[in-house]
Amino acid sequence: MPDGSSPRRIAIDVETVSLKDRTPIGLSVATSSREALYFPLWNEDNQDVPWDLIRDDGVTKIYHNCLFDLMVLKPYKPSANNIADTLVMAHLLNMDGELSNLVWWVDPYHAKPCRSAKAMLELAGASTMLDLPQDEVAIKCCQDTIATMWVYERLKDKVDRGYFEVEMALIPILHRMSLRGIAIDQEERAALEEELTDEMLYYRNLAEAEGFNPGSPKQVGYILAKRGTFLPFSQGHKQLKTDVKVLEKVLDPLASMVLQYRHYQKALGTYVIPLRGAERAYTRFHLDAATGRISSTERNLQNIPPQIRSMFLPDSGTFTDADFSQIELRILAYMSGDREMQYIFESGGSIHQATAEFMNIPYKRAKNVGFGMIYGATVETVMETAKTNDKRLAQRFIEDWSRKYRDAWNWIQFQQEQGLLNGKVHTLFGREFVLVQEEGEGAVRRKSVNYPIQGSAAEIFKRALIMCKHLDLANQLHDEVLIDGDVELPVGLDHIVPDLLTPVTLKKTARWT
DNA sequence: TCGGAAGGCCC
DNA sequence: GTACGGGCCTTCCGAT
Repeated sequence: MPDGSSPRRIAIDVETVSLKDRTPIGLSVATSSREALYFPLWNEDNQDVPWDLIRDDGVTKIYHNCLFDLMVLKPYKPSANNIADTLVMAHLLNMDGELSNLVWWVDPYHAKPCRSAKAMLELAGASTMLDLPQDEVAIKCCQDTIATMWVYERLKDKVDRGYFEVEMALIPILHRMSLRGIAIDQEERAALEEELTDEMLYYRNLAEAEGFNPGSPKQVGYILAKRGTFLPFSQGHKQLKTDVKVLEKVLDPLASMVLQYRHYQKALGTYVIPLRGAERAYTRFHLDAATGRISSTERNLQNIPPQIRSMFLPDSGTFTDADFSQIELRILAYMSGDREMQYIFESGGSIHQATAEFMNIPYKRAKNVGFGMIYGATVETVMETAKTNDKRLAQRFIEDWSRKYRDAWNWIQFQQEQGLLNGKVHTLFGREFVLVQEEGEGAVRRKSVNYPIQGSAAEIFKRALIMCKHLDLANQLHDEVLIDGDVELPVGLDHIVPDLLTPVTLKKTARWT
């Protein structure tokens, strides 16, 4: 810093041109909750910026949403180690993450002033930060770092250290994954594009010959009605519902034409065309999901359809894909102490297979019923997923399931009661989730069951990622990690919770599958 | 030009 | 007669 001292702890905030244009225009560094400096960045590198601190692994660097700022600062190579993130802290404490609200929540009487960039732009009627006077931007940026430091000081002893350490250990791992990206096989991509475009055009032309745009739900509803099929109303009664579930049941060939078109258009528009000419696909990760899962944004790499995955290549020639096998059901078995489930898992069997045999139904139905239980399904939704119109049959599925897995069933009931009574539920590692009673009894019941299961799975998976940090991680998908290289997995991955076996399935391939 | 609604992909 | 948990993104279309 200018005065020559070297703080152990700084708060950092970066201002960008706008929310859309992430070119950094300046950054602020706070050394305490009382002083901060602003450094313009937009022209040549500002020599005054304390890059040595920002790049120093030994300095604790406090950000509010560090994965965003680290990405914006990418050309300046900021350190991703030894980070403290107040946004992550807020989420761990079930608080609103927006900084200006957070400041208020932490201590309304001594709250530090701060504004969101969005509010500031709206107030000034400006579209980018460059339209604002530089000193205003500087003040805003300094206010943010001061507020960030201030929030950090007040929350650091409130947040559970164990959880926070896990989250912060993930930061360099996730940041590195974002930076590396995944190689795209442009030949394969182009082949997919050609193939899918042919199909898409075929169905679009058919639809246009009938005088409607198959991409418009409104027109689809209108034309089907004109031809004698009347669809149910959508939410709000503004339109007719034309989703897969509805159109599948429609006999008019136009319906399946629309579904075909949508299928190919979806693949093209979301996954294939946006990667035209790209050497690699990059994403950013977030740590703000309600259940503690990691999400992927600005090119979601967690929802790529299997048919499209072949265009992603390993740099090394081999992907090692490690997948936690049926981890949520194993967690259910463990948390509920269900002896039947545990027995099936211990003897190396498949739960869905066992369910199917017991209930005398196909594997797929058994699987749907099982997942329905984890998600807190009602009879009606079991009817839908199991594809039956017979309500009594669906009722039977649930009853049979509850008889076979009695302890799990009882645990599910118990969770629901607890959630309704206490307004909160807990994971295996003790993380607490607050349930919003205003969302209604049904929602609270479902989340009371699902949050502990999904949340515990996320906790196990995060620890697995940390155990794999020395490997070249290319992607992560909730219970699956894609590693670039033909590698061995670390020992102990299947015993992250000592007495819960979580087997990992390995797959080595020449491209993603 | 923005933003909500509708639809659809993943675990 | 009401939504089965958690995500993200694209398209259409009406409002501004």
